[in-house]
Parts: sequence; C-alpha cells; structure tokens
Amino acid sequence: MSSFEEIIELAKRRGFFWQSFSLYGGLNGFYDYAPLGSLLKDNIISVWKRFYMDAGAIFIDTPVVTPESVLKASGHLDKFADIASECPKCHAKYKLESLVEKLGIANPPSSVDGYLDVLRNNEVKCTVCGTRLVDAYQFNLMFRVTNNSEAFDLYLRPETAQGIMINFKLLNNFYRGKLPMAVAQVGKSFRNEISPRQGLIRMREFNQGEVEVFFDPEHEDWGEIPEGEKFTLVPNSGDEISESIKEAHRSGLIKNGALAYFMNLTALILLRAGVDGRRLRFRQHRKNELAHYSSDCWDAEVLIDHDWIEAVGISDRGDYDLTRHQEFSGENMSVTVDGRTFIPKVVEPAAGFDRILTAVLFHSYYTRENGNRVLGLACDVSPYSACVLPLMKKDGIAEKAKELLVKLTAHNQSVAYDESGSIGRRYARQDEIGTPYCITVDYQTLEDETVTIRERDSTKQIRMRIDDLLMHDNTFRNDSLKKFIQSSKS
RNA sequence: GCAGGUGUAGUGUAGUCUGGUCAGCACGAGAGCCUUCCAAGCUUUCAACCCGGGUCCAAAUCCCGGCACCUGCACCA
Repeated sequence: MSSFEEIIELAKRRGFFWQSFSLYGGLNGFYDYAPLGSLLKDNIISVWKRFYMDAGAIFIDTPVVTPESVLKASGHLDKFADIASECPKCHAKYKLESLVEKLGIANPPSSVDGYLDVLRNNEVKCTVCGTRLVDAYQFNLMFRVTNNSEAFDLYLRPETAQGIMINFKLLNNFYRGKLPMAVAQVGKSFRNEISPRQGLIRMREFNQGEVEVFFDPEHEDWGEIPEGEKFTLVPNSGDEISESIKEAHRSGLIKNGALAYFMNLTALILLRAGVDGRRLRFRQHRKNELAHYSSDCWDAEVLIDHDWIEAVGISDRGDYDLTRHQEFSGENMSVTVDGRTFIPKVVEPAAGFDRILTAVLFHSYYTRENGNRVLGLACDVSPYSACVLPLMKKDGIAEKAKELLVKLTAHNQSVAYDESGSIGRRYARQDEIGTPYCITVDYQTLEDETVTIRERDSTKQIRMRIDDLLMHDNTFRNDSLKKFIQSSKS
C-alpha cells in the first residue's frame, strides 16, 4: 500500500474523513469530515485564527451565494471561465488560451466569438490526433446556482476574498478609518474542478481562510518581521535557496515587506499546526502563472506524498479589486490620509485548510518498530487532547476514572474515555488517532489520588497528582508537559 | 475529459480466468470471562459481493451502461 493509500485508509477507518454521498455511489470531489477529522479541522482553524487575532486582524462572515455583479467586477466571471474546445474526432479537450499561446498568436481573444474567429482563420489542430478544431465553448469553473426567481444569476463563490473586498468601506468605517487594516474570513469556497483527485487536495467544495490586508501604498508593511528559521525559497528567477523570510526580505528577494511579514506568519502557523518544516517551502509564481488580480505571489507549499502542494498563497493583489469594485459599483473606494487620497493596496494570505490538514496527517504519521501506527499530531490540534483509561473495569477503578473525566473536561477541551480491551490496546488506539496523553487510573489512584500520564511519542510515563492536573486550563494543549515527561527519568 | 487498471463486512483480502456449498480468512467492533500498564488469551455476536440492465435453469463470477477509486495524459483561475 502506498503511503497515500495508507493515510486514506486510516482516515476512513478511524473517522477523519471519507467520501461524501457514498451511500449513493459517491460524488467526485466531495468529502465528509468524520468525527475526528471535524475536530482536527476546527483545531487547525483555531490555530490560524489565534495567530491572526494576535496580529490584530478583524473577522467577518459573508454569504457563499454571490450575485453575478460581484464576480463580474472581480473578474472571475470572465477570467475564471476557460474557453475550451473539444476535438471532434478523439474528444480530447483543450483550454484554448494555452493552445493558442503555443501557436504564437498575438492578443488572444477573451470571448467565445473571438476564439471561433481564430479557429476559422487558423489551422489549430488537436495535439493528440491532428484533427482540426472548429468549436469553442465556455467552461466556467464556478458553480452557478439554479434560481428561477432572481433577475440575475447567482454563483457559489470561488474565493472568500470578495466578501471582504466589497465590504471595504463599511469595514474601514468600523475600523475608524485606520490603515493598515487586516480583515479575515473563514468559510467554504467552490470550484468546479474538471477532475478532482487525491482526497482532500483538490475538492470542489473546500475550506478557506483568507485575510485581506489593506495598506496605504506609501506604508506597505505590517510590522517587524521576527528572526525566524530558514526555509527553502524558490524564486521565479534563479535557484532555490535556504534563508529565513527576514533575510530574504532584507536581500530584496521578497520585495514587498507586507508580503514578507505574512509569509513569515504563515510559516509560524503551519509549524504550530504540525507541518514539518523540512517539508515546507515557499515558491514564487512565475509571471505567466499569476492569477488575473495578482502582481506577485508566493505559495507556501507542503510536500505530500512526493508532490509539492500549495497550502497557502500569499499574494500581492495591489489595488486591483477595490479599483474594479469602484468602477463597477460607482462607489468611491478611496480613502484620504494626511491629505493624500488613494485606493488602498491589498496583500492577501489565503489558506486552504483541507490541504493543511492533509499535510498535517502525512507529516505526523509514522510506524513504530512493533508495527503500531502513530499520528504524532501537535498538541494544539489533536482531536482529543487526552484520554482517560481505567486500568481495570472492576474494583471501583472505572468509577474513579469517570469521576476524573468529569473533572478534567471542566478544565480541558475534548478529553476521551476508553475502558474497553487491554490497556496496551487502548494506548495503541489513542496513538493511531494522535492523542498526545493517556491518563491511567490504577489501584494506587484509589489510595493517593495520583494517576500515570503516558506521553504518546516517547511512550514514557510519569505519575502525577490529580490536583496538579487540574491546576490550569488546557494542560494538555501544551508542549511543555510533553517535554517534561520526555525528560523525566523513568 | 481521454487511455489503462480496479470495485467483496468498518478495514485488508480469498473466491472471478473455468458461472453451481449457508461467499472464506485476518484485523476491527459489540457482549461476557480473565487480566495490576503497551494491539495477550478464552466464549460469543456483528457485518460485504458498487448501482442498474442483460445472457443463463443458475451471476460476486460472463456481457452492456452508469457511478466511484487508482495510475498516466490533460486541467488546477
């Protein structure tokens, strides 16, 4: 079994995620988060949120269903739709833009009619079987909502960003006119992928966390970039290097200071969520790879099963969106600061939570020498923060353990309980779902109110007083307990 | 979307070529016994032929269509 299949199998068996609608044969590109995956996803989102809250961002929540006018202004209606052609003979399908580019035809058209002209006046052939292409049609990557009552079309949003962009005036008023201003949103977005594959990596409905940071163009930085560790950086010109984000900004590799700041913040978030720093890199988009709204973009890519996958895109959107919305809505989007009037510029860190979660699973998965499988999930994100286990069911131990569970859950989120099977079997169960600590109630507990705490990765155990465990909240969402146990003697 | 491969309990598989026992096994899960710390053992239970047509006395098995998954190509604003 490949490591990819192994993770998918574990995810399904232990309740992280599985294919949606499987009762009715399944549907390509849609996955359910199962009980544990749902907890894991929420915890990853919480880490992300906490970092942005600490950085001073404000949060909103806007509709998924979006009227056409918004997407016309944002450019998605035109640019997000590919104009495609199908070979009449072998039914191969082409994105005409890239096909026509290869033929060196200048000024590629932007409409179906334009492409029909090009096909009429040029011999554009199918690269598979050589048949001449004649037809062109629109293939929109957005889901259109079927609606009979509205006079205009509705779409499911392809990104959460526009919900923030179109609220800029209201948001900045709320923010009492200050800049810079960071606005964040977590939510679902939708893209009608042609052939979704690889589990959660390319879904048609996916979870995004996007932050639009609005700047005065003359003061385009958010804050001091802390000294950080080195990462692999892949610039669009030249070879990859290993440098900290701060160094890369100082040397001019990352030109925009705000971009650099949020790249660094992104790295901190990913590491905290459990992404392996050695399987993380930042890659700059090539010019022809940039989205229609972007002038520079660095992707945080994670290595998943031998492929580098974009997990977060940190993009310089300039004043593209606000300018377009000003143009299309007629509303003035400019602000006046110190006598200068301008349309703010935007830097956007856009995270894909499903991909981050996938990376976290892959990067934390390992097998012990005895063959047992372990998810070494970070304490901050594991579905259960700890699990309470009675050594025996009899002699009042289970009752004691249940008492402890109640006390612990008053101070900690999501503590599990398991009294079924041998103790070793139960440790193994928790290892496989990434629970960092197992708390075992034994005969000694009945005498002196102490329990053993077993740390997942070292499998080391120490004995602690129950009262000490209850002294603080969220004791288990914490690496220091882990380090304490690992450095202990026994 | 194209080409090839695959689809059997929750998971992994045997059986499919060569149609014919109550579709077998392992893991898992449930109940009970045992057990004083790393998937032990015993008893017992649970649960599957992707969907729809067709051929045939008879289909998990052969044929057609659909759906899904895997690999490659294309696509990935």
